[in-house]
Amino acid sequence: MLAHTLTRPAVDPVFMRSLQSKIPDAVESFGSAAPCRGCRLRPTCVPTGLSDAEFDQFAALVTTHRRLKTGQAIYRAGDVFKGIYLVRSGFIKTVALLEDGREQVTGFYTAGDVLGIDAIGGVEHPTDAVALEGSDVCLIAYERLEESSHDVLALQRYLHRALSVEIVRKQAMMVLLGSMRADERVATFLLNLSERLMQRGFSASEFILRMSREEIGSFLGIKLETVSRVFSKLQKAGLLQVEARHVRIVDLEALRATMHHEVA
Amino acid sequence: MLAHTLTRPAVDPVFMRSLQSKIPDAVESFGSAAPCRGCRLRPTCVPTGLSDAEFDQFAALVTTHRRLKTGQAIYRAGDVFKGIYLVRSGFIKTVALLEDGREQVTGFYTAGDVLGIDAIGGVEHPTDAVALEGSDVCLIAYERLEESSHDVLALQRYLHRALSVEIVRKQAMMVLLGSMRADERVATFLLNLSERLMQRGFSASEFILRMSREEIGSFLGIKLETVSRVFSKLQKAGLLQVEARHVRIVDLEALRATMHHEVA
DNA sequence: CGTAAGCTTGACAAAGTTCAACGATTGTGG
DNA sequence: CCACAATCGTTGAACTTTGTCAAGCTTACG
Repeated sequence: MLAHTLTRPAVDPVFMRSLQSKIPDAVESFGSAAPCRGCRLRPTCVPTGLSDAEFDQFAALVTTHRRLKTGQAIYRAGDVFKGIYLVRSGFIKTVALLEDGREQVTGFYTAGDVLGIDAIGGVEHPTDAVALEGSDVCLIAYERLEESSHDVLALQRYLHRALSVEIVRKQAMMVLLGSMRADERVATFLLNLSERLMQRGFSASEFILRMSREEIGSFLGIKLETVSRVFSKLQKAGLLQVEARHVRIVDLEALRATMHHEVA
Repeated sequence: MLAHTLTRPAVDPVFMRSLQSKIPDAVESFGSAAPCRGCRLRPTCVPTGLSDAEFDQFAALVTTHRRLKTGQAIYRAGDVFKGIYLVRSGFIKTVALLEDGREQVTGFYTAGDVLGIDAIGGVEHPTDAVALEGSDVCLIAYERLEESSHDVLALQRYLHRALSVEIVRKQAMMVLLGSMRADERVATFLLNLSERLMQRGFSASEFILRMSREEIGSFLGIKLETVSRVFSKLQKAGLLQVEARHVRIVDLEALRATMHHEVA
């Protein structure tokens, strides 16, 4: 159903490395391989419960580190699958393309999230992944991961967990898209985002949206105007304060109630 | 977002085995372990490219074989995850439950499909799986699969493929639910079903729906009345012949066009 | 054979989309 | 550094699609 067959130019990171900054809209810089040991993100992005030896083995999987500017793509639908990406910092969206040209945001990813696993079973990426702000990602070559997860059970479990979490998330989105009204969708989205930001050490009640109204709408299956209207409505009702992309959750409980259809 | 915490009675297949037919609405019968060698489904349900030795290893994973009547559940949301299920025959739906009681069909599964993999990363199943007709399933204990996929790379790949295929499918459903109109959804659903049945050796143009209008609607994010109206409309337009659950695709190309928004 | 469940169809209501106008913010080149 | 263009966001009004409610019909099941 999705357009897997597009003929976008595939970006080969290994090839890119030699060209470095000569190509516009491409890779900005590569760090040295596997700098995970000193990485601040270690608690979020690396599988937990690894011994030091196992950790080194994991770190050795990271082949390239890539920095992206706003609007740059990590990969495009149709690109050959090389491996999965760990988001170190920033904000990324994934976009699915229909054969008839329609497209839809299928996910938002931030520090600690795994990207690109939907391609594991195939040859090409089925979606685009595009940076919504300056972001850092690490590439883990799938072949190496496959080998290593032979030896290290924790790695295998890590991968399986990541895959299954993704399924559960998409399934939850299916329910949202299939059975919720516009205000419930927006409330769910905000609470979800809030929780994920909190888990990463940010404020749960006040944050900056990294995506446009159109991207939110695309993700939630509604139009940007509807997103805007719901924001205004929730603000008037005193649950929220919204100013452009700055959001402050005022009444958390009421927002939770909105999510569950319980309209006051 | 999904209701993982329900307290439905967990069914333990090992325990059930000793009780056999004494429990109503439970397991009807167990076959002997691992009868895969003679199984007609071998080409559809077993990973391809296995050597004989590897095949035996795979067959050894199948711990129980279970026969279900219409309406019986393989597992319920909240049940402890034991392993994944291969559908040998029949038709199964999975249902996700929201905390507020709403529910939605999240997938239909038939011979050769893998069921329950969304639970791999967790402890409990996040969804119900219910038989829509008399069905057979095989349980593969996850612990054993985990061990074996250590040794047999083909098994590991098989599992990864199954997981990633599920993600891609759910993603495609997200696009459908997020951006398609009712008639596009129904057309997509029928074409999808047609293709899957064809892959299994059945007619692509004429088949019996195993699910009710309500279940179709739930899956597609529309009401049963809308499903019914779309069927009638497509029939009037000469693309389809529908009589209750008997469907005949008359104009395949026009149906494809409907799916892509190109209304004649 | 009767009752319940599933399916179809119509009329009306509600939610969200579309179109359009306008204000705000951002970024860029002079 | 300012001015202008482009993008983004808000809001209103008319319109479209789908949902809701209700009735009648068919099919399946006990």
